[in-house]
Amino acid sequence: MLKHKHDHDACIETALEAAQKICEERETRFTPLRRRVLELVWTKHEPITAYEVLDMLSEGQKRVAPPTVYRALDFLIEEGFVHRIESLNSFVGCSDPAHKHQGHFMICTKCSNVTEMNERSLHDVIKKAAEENGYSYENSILEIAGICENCRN
Amino acid sequence: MLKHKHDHDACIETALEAAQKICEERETRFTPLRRRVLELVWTKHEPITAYEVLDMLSEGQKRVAPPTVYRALDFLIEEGFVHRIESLNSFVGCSDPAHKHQGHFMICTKCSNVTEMNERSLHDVIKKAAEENGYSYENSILEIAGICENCRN
DNA sequence: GCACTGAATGTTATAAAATATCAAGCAATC
DNA sequence: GATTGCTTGATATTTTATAACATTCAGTGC
Ligand SMILES: [Zn+2]
Ligand SMILES: [Zn+2]
Ligand SMILES: [Zn+2]
Ligand SMILES: [Zn+2]
Repeated sequence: MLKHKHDHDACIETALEAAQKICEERETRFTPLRRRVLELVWTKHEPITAYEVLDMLSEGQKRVAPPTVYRALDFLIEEGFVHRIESLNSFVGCSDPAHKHQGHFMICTKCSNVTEMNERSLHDVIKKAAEENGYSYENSILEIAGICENCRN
Repeated sequence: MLKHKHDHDACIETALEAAQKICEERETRFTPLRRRVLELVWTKHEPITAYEVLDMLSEGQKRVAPPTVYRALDFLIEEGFVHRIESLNSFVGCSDPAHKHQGHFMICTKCSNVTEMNERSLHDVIKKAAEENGYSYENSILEIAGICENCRN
């Protein structure tokens, strides 16, 4: 769960190192571009849009084109380092990249912070509900809107 | 739950009549445009995009502009006659318009049919999970991808 | 070293989805 | 029939995402 105050530089660094390590294990290529995009996603530490990434990526150099960003994001999502928030057309770093999974989120409608829920039990309930309705389960998007603890105080 | 075979004309008519009745009760305006858009949504009976509605709406007359469609859809969503499927940028008629609610869906990845789950228990589990994580619950998007019973046979 | 290969990135153009803004029409009330 | 507020029309633009093709780059075999 996202803490509102924490050592954010360390937080970014941890995410980058974890990604690096996983890519080595999987023999996938954690290129400088992909690394940089993942860094930018974590730097915001709130849902970030592809075009926000694009703008940040373009600072101090020739402007990059949308496919550059979308391809990097696709890779990061594929590897499970980033999740897409459908209801916001945005992207957020995964809090548990070591285990590939579909993210389930809570989104604060006041501060825009997003909290990833890694609850096996909830996942199981959803899967069971699908099967009871005759569907074989593939994956699920769960995005809960609400007000976070900080914002209520 | 959506049946793959049913009297679809009657199905559309039922939805339109229900909407009409609810609007009369609420004293909101079920205008010809709004009625027509709801009819088109039900006519497809699968998730339909705003621009598909736009194309159908434009047949045999001057092409309508996007805001016309989005405003009608906004009204229908507000009234609870239509739900938006975030993961598909699409819209679908609500199976239970009499009770305002957030829809929870299962989407068949083969035939694109969508089934609305009206399960109080699942809703409660999700709400409880949010509250346990410190969030006050406002609403939630649940979109489960899988293969429907028909497509597995 | 040098050619070959496939993956990654660059580049240009376009598609798809949604909204901002202002004008015109219409319906209810007075 | 004038006023008011809601609805729709119309124009332009923004935001989000992808198609298609060219170039670069890293690894492999020679
Ligand atoms: Zn995750
Ligand atoms: Zn908050
Ligand atoms: Zn519904
Ligand atoms: Zn199916």
